[in-house]
Amino acid sequence: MPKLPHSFYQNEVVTDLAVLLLGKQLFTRVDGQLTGGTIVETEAYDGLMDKASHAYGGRFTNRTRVMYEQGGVSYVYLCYGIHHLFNVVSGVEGSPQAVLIRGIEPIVGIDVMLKRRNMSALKPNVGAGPGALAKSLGIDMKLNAKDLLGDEIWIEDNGIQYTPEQLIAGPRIGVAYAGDHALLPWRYAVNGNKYVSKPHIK
DNA sequence: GTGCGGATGAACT
DNA sequence: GTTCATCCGCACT
Repeated sequence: MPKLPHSFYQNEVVTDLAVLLLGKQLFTRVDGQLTGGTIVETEAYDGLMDKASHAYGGRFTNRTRVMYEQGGVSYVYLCYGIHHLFNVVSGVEGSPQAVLIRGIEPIVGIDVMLKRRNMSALKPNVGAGPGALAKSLGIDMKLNAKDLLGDEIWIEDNGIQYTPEQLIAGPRIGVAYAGDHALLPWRYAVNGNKYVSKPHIK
């Protein structure tokens, strides 16, 4: 099960990387429990240029610092005071790009994920939605700024390959404040997969 | 130090 | 479709 190399994350076209991450498999080992799933939905955030990005205009704070690192580390932050959201930092050092993981199809440790969610049966909302999947995988601030080739959180390429026809793109979610940039079609998903979050594209 | 609001989700009507 | 839980990061004083 090969972990993706650092070179994969240093792709400077963050929208390309967001597409390439679809079909890759995200794993965590938290409290000794292995959980993971196939990535089926992502969003690209293009650092300096992107009004929806936390690092828009070069904003550099304790929170956004990790976005400026070389691609291949995690960026986790708390949203709405409740939900942890997991991003993959990409690009070269000094270029604050990131891909938000919005949906996974559970594969490993499903019983652990259900326990973390207080659920008794596998339903789409175990993996659909950025806050939901983070909770299922045990992701919180302790997993911020981690090397994605470490043994706490990592991504593997297990050979899943989608054709362009299976993928769909649309505007990003929850970024209305970004004005004209809210319309950019930088949300990508596997068309028809039930672990893609709502609202559905098209 | 203070105040505002958000890359959401779940439970409602 | 609407409401609300819940709290830190950030901008500004």
